Amino acid sequence: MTDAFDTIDPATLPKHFDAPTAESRWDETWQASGLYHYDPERPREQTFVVDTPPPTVSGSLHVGHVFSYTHTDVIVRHQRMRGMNIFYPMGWDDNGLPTERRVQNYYHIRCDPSLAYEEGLTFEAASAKIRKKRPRLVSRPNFIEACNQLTAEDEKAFLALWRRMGLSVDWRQEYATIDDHCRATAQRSFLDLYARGMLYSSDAPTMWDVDFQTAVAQAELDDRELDSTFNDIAFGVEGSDEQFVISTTRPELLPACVAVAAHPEDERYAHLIGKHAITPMFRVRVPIFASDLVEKDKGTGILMICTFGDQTDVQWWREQKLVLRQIIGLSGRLLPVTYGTPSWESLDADAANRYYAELEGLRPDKARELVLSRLQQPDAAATGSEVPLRGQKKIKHAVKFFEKGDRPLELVPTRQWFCRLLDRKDDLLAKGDQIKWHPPFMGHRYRTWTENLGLDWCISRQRYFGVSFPVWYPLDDAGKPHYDTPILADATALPVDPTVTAPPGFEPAQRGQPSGFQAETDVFDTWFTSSMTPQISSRWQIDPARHQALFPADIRPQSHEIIRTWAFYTIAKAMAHEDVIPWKHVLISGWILDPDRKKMSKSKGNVIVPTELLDKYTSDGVRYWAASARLGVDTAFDEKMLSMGRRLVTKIFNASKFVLAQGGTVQPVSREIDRGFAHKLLGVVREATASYEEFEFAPALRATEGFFWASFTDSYLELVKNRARDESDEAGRGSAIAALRLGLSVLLRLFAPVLPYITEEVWSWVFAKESGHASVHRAPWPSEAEFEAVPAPEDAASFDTAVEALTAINRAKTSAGVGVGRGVQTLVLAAKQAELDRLGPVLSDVLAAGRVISHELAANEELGDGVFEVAEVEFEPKPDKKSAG
RNA sequence: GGGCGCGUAACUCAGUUGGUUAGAGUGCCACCUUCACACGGUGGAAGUCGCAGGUUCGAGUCCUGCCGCGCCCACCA
Repeated sequence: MTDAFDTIDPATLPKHFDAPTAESRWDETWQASGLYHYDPERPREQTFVVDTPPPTVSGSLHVGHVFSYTHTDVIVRHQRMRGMNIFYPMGWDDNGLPTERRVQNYYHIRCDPSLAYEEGLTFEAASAKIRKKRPRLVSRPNFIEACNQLTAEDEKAFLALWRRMGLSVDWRQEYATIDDHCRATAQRSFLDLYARGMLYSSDAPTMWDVDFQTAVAQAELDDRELDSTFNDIAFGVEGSDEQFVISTTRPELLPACVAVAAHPEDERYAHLIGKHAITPMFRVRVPIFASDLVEKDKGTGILMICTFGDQTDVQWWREQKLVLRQIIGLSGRLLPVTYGTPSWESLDADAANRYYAELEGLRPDKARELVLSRLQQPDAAATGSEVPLRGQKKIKHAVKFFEKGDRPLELVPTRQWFCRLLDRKDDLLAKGDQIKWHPPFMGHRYRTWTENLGLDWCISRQRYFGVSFPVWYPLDDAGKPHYDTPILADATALPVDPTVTAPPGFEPAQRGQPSGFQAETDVFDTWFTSSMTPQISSRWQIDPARHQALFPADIRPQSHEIIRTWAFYTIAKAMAHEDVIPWKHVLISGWILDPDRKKMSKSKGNVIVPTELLDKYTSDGVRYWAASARLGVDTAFDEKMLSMGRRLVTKIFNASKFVLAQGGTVQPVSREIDRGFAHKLLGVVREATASYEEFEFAPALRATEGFFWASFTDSYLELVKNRARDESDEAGRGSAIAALRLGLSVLLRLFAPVLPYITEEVWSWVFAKESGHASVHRAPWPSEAEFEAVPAPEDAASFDTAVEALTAINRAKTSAGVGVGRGVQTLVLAAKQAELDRLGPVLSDVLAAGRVISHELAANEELGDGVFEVAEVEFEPKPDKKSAG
């Protein structure tokens, strides 16, 4: 054994780690070498498949992105080092409302589908001046071009951020949810679900956002607590002088009242059941019926049913086969109606029309004020002459909003497409149980959501920038569409835009003609496409071998606010198409909270720009912060954690420089303290590995980092520093350097998933050549086998004993106010005899590290276990600076 | 209204199946230019583990009930 260690010359290295340069250099190297490429030749069981969240590119870059995407990358890098063949794609979610809204604002335009396409129209960011004018109206194709233009720019910004953060994505697997492949996949999904009988269209009351002019699904609802008023309003009873009082928060729906209901066991109203009520103002005769759904102690215990105030109204309307009196239109304003016509019977149609004429065209809030003021007039009474408005009470109640909307949703009958889910709840729950949720309690959210599902999935949206339905409707000879017999696109001709292409068997000229066809102009709910991300990557129905190899995926990382949407719909789709789960594990990242524990978001103005953090703390430093948070735990943003990350990077750089600069002949690890150190490190490897196997990177990082600082740099390095330079003891020197290098190599690999840049930098100095693995990121994850050549220490506690003894010496120096570097002329070290015995094999390293020239050991049985105390000490005189220089 | 999570040092957080004097980092105090690192180092002070009961030889950890914060869900009359 006369080989010499391969060393570096520290003088050739910079004084400090130059992170920005290293980041761009390594990123280029990794991309050029294909380090992250998926290998389709390797078998499924050696492949680790990620179903990456496609970020909404029209949103701003956000620390939350950096946080959660780092989590995925850390897990992926660990799996890669385990030898797994990684499939790690990246998609961009660019279709949907957020994009439309951003495009509208950015270019200050609006889509008007009635306009014709304008060739060569270009778009520029709107200036403040232009914004003051009315937005420019453009055709649907032009609007889509604007969307494509802006999302392409947004994607560049995301791509640059991901690259800089070191996400180990295989960029050959990139997709965008509006690209041809994704649109075709979504349309293929539609055709498959249709064939399976899971889709239907119906004209029924649907939740409608009056600002966005589109239907929305249950998953996109937000309850918002609003101030409101219970208005007590007197109704008449047909054929008697009796009146009863209902309480309502929506008096403006009085003209749409179609019935009155009370609880069957409510004796106050029992005598009214089966009779008819007379509404105030409009004097409409409506049935009174009993329903268990009425709460006796809410309001006055008797209520009016309107078309439509809420979902329960819809239910009653269906069950009781009530008449439809729709007064809210698609625009959200009150529609023109005429009393005295069918469905609009009134005991006094002239009065009713007079009242309604004032309301027509108003928004609900204005109509409410007006109705309330009229209800204070005696002549508005249903019967008799007492003022109908009997009282008002301020309350707070929850109102349903579209999550992105600003005004309450209305229930408006429209024709929409739905996907059946309600009849498959049990299946959905069973699938959820087959998936392993990290942390496990997040599975409850899925379960709760699924159990409470009340509506089938409304998949159609009346928007523009989205994936078209591959559907046309035949027109009869009167030119009337037949929605029950849709014409479906040919599955081999996707993607298709039915507004451009003619359906199979028709000529383009037949569009809109009697006996011809008309296109479905709706687009899919954006989740209809996003719920196919695993199948988009696996090329479902196009490439069976690839689908077999990549589906189901191994992990789905995502955040918890989209459990009811992205996770839920993806599970629903995989179940519906192939009766399988889409992935084995769901990994839920927490949120980044600001110091006040509120979620950071753009609207609150507390967002921190990620690129600034990367500039200030380096990529590794930012990743360190992200990886410090456990899965599912919301974390307050704290710049201190980023400082710690940067500090760790610096320390790794410097410690590595020292270790790899030490040369000498290669020797086996033989000395007790070296063996003790290696043994302790093996424990860390076991701990970190066990954590990573559960995708728990944070405890792994914590264990690694704790060992690195406390045991490696602060203790072991100091303890063996002198021996590592002692040319008079080749065996001892070689043992120290071998252990130091083993330690560094192992620690670098344990850190590599979190700190890809600094670890690769250091790895490249010596280990790349020595190990035969050019990149640390393809080097094997540390294993027990690497420690087999190192004999176990004689005494497992000898390393800790050495540290205790050195600490005692340092304590003596500190309390005397001298530096740790000061030499010790004489020293009396006291401890229990058993501790002194244990110190024997490591004593020379302790004394060298403490710079002790002469010493004595004194047994003192009064001291505690493991406690060392300096009983007497005499320091060397302080070196004279002048003569030293 | 139902459910989930959290509450540990001034701050941000660890505390595995209940087991000696409860840990880390930051911050704070004192000291040290030390030959990998002052983007350092050494040492120190600092906690009724939200509150109240209970189980146990023993509870930060298990059980019950409260309080506070956050979130998820719930038919908005």
